[in-house]
Amino acid sequence: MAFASVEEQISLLTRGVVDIVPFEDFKHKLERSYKENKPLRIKFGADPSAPDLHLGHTVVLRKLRQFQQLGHHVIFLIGDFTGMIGDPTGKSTTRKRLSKEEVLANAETYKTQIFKILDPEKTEIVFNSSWCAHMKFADVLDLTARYTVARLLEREDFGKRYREGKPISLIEFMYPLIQGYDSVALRADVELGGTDQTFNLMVGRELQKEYGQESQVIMTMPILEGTDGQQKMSKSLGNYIGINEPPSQIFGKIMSIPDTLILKYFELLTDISDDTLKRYEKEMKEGANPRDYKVILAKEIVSFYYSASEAEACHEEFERIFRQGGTPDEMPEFRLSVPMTLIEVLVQSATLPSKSEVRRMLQQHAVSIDGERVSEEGFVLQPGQERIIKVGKRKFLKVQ
RNA sequence: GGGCAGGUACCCGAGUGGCCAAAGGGGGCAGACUGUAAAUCUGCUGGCACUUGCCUUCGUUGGUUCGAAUCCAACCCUGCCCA
Repeated sequence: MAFASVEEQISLLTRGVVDIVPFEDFKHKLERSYKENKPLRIKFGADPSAPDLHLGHTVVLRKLRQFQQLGHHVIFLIGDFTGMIGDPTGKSTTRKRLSKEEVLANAETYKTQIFKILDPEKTEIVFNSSWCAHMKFADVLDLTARYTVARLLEREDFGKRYREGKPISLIEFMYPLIQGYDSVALRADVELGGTDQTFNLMVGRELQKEYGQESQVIMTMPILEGTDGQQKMSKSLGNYIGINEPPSQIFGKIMSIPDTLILKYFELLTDISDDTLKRYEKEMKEGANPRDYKVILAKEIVSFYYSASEAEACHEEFERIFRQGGTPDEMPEFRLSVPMTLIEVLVQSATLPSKSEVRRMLQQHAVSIDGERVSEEGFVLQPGQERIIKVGKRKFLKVQ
């Protein structure tokens, strides 16, 4: 296999990254790999909980993809061991104990999602239980002897919680060590992660050295802000754009991101060239409407996960609904068999969660039927005629 | 093992016997304005009924009381200090 030149590789691989530590080692590893025609082992670790990948996750996945395209070996690690043990403090609701079956099922779900980005032929999927589960207590003690509490407290959130008198369970302290040990077990050359993982990635370097290996190079990617433009994209914050979402959803959500995020999204989520990016930046500075660039961005992303024609259709629908006040092609439907009040219809169709909520919406003039604003609580809908109810800006219901 | 301080709605945080579905902030939702952006202004933000009403919720379970988020007891959880 022929690798691209080291210079070319570096120029591609450094796009969008926050940090490569130490950069010199990275270069050396690439040079050696090139000379010996031997791919680098690129590690990436993922949580074993049920994956529902969003664009934030894809920042790192796309970088892994680049490594693959350059011929390197990607190891996708699923941290099932800790997941099967659970978190005894019970504080973290996200960290529930998983059974072997759940882990395997989640792994399958991972595959269907990550392979939208990664090349299945070039991806090795591993579970850390395959070595963690066989460690003896003595091995664990041996591992803990190689790191100190003071160093663990250097991690910002640990230190902060310690100073504030907040709880830190011992198992949480172990997570960085486990993750670091994974790098030892895998003999990783490079480990990728978000900047929030910097500490854990560094532990991997130290532990590899402790175990007599060459230390991995760490590469950190920016954390992508969600659609609110403030906080990192996450499902629990509700500001995420899932890659499994329907194209129209993805399109719409991208259109709603703040302007400040446009260029960052281009850089991290598309293959648009740096030159083109610079041009966009300049044009916007000179007064071009940022919305038009969001359209390009949205089309670009929808095309990647679906198709160009799908992206075009989304754009048309978007124009129709939001610029001309039209309605979407597809919307939830609700079939009436007897006359029913508007309140009942909206609750039973799960458009809104409770009758009180419907009343609030009615009072706030947020409900319209076939374009006519409705605010009477007693409004009754008759079966047999098709009508479109709109609540707020983006909730639609077709009633028959 | 002992002492002290805590556990309030999505989050933070006030409330220390009735005026508490519970201040304030954040977040969220809606309306106006827009580019479904940002900023701003206004309103809403447990459920059911809908004229004042009822039900569920202040770590858990019991108790005191006409009446408890507020008092008492036991238990669970967290932090700090001491051993």
